[in-house]
Amino acid sequence: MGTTGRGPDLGMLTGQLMRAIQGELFHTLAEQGHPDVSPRHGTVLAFLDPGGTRATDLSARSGQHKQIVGTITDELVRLGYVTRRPDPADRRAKLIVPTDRALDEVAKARAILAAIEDRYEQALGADRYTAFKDTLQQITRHQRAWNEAAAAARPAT
Amino acid sequence: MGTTGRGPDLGMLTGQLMRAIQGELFHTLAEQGHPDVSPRHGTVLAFLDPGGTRATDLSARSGQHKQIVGTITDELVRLGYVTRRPDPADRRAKLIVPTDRALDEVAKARAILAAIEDRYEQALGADRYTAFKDTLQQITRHQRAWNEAAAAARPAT
DNA sequence: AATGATCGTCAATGATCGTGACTAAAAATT
DNA sequence: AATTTTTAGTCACGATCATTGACGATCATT
Repeated sequence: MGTTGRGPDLGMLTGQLMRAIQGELFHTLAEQGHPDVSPRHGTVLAFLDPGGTRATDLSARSGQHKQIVGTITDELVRLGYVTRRPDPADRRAKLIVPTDRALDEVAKARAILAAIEDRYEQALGADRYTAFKDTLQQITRHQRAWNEAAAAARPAT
Repeated sequence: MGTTGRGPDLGMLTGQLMRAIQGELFHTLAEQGHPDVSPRHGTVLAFLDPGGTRATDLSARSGQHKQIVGTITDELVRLGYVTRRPDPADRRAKLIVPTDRALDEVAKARAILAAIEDRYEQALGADRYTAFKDTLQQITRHQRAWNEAAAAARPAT
């Protein structure tokens, strides 16, 4: 029983930090000319290749349903972030291609997130921050593996 | 600048870890006799005093709207986790009081989360894990403060 | 007693998510 | 070559969840 009574638990902390980072990211993006993108759009934008990606691939990468990818793509088309082009390699498929506006958004999002991390790297020192992020990555990997193992052990549908 | 190219960003990582922890928590809770509680119910259950709490306080503690607290409370009443009692100190207010079932759920949830943390404490060593969690807490605190400051700087409603 | 603030709820809306069914095209099988 | 099976994207529908405005009842303050 080591950690009992040591402040908020890991689930609470990660949830709070995620929401706070999301808050700064989208607030700053809005200030930088992208007021219409929401966390929801990340399902498409965050996994988009510069040359275009098929909806099925985006669905697999993001873990969301095809239906949702389609709806989000509709919205991003309307907002001028992506266009749909037929896939020359497969006439069933359509490539979802980022516009310059989307490339700008992605670049700015990366810069904002990098700036957040730089802030903590400077505040804590590179050593401490690197150790922190390495551990966070390691724990995340293990926890996701635990969940996959638990899901695999459950009765199949 | 600093962290570029070093794997997934902090927002992605915290989101993934939060979902993974939530997955184990509620999967295990279901196995331990609480199959009907969802993350959503945490808005009420996680902030409930043993002697009962008013909806407004739960709203303030959880950051959710009163309306949501009311809806979740309705559902928890139906599931047998809480009851509504008039607040003797204020005839407008009602105390949301946990039943034994809710107390059991909260205790089990705490134990599951503690077990998760113990797992990483053992895997990483107490020193590394303690340093990790301290840093996580510190970063979360700072990031939340950043967001509050940004929200305060925005034009008032 | 009167005024404004607070407590919990009702109602309506919008945003988001999930499921099943469908058409067209590709891939696999006979 | 013809047929079956699988895959890609979309349509339609319902379920869940968050947000907002309003309301009667009660409290606090003047």
